[in-house]
Amino acid sequence: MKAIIDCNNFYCSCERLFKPYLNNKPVVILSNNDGCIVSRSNEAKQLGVQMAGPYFLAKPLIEKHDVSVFSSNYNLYGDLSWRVMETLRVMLGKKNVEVYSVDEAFLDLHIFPENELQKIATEIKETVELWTGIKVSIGVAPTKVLAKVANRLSKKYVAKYNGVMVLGNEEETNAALKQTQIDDVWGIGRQYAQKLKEHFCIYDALQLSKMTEEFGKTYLGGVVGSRLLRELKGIPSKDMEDELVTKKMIATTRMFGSPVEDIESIREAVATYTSRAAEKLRRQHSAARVISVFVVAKGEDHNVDFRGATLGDSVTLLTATSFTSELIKPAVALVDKLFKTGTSYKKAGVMLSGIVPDNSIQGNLFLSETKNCERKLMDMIDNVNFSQRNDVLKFAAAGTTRNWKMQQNFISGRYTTRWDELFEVS
DNA sequence: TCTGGGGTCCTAGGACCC
DNA sequence: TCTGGGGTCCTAGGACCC
Repeated sequence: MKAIIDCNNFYCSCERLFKPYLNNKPVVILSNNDGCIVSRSNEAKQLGVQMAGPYFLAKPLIEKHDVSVFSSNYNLYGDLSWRVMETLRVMLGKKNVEVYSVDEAFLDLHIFPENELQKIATEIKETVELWTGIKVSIGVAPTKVLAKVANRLSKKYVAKYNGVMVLGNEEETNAALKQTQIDDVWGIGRQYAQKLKEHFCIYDALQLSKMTEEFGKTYLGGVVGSRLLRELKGIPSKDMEDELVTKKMIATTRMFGSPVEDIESIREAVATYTSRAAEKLRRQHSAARVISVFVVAKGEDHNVDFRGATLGDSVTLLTATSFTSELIKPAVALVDKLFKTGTSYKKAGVMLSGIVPDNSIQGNLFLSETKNCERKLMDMIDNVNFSQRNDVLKFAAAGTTRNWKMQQNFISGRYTTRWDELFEVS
């Protein structure tokens, strides 16, 4: 049997941990640049604040009900996430925990007898809550997709299930599927949900589970769809995955704090994003051969499509590299190629692909000894930036003015990861 | 005035090879 | 006159996830 454990309203819970006076009060967390709402407390949900909706549209409602608002504080959330995951690893063993996202993990529970799963899951939940202060919910079932179904219901009917739901037999499973709308099935997004309802009159997960694998294959994205159907029928088809996945693509993209029209600011922004992407690359001991850059113009008519035109291009390097200096040069050259005078830009991004392990870089005859020095320099920069403050050391191309920097008007302290911002008890 | 930032997997189709 | 068939690699794009 498998389980999914999920932190309740994770970002809101992190903020509340250090601001207990916010318990039972409505709270929302904003995306980068304070653009959208990405986490809501139950109280905020009840007030009708929409998930993923733009902040400025929700503002009247938020002010009317005195909802507390925070900018995303990824230093804090990342650290608390690590504590939750580490608790699970201590309890279950490393190889039975698959971290799925910042606030979710799949657990392999095959080591426990089936008739004790309710008890075990409850114990896991209570331990995580006691050790970290973060509330969680757990769904247990034969497959990942069914565990997701259980997890959702355990939260929806918290009074009945108290945050733990086990689907141990066909009867329980079917009842749970029946209570799950088709839109709420993991793997069914907006497009598929609409198609299933309009063309096939399928409205809940039980109806979908009765369809054949072939149906999934034909209408829900090929092998992805047939796997989904199998999982719904209780046949495990999505395995637990290894922890040590190296990313095949690394991206750093940001909206600007306000629209930008000068090329110098965009060069600086792209150089900064490249530095960040290269850090991620080095952290997983990889090197990249392809670098892509894109810029997004400010939309003409944001009522129709607020996203505006995207213009991108890429270069393939002769050899893969993880050195910031070698990546910044082509990245900035791409900016010069894409930039058009007189256009107002609101976003830019850098993507690294063609990723290989950095010990397998195919050198050429001209590769010199200076490479070693450079590697040491990169390690040193990473160490200083990690242990001190972000960006103590940076490349000149990244600039110092930063008038493109994103807005974070409601940020709280990095209470658990910075000495000078440590939470104080008086 | 103001709408996030990452990722994944899969498929189709074109280029190219023998 | 008649011009195959099988394979690989790459890219773009669509769908999904949190």
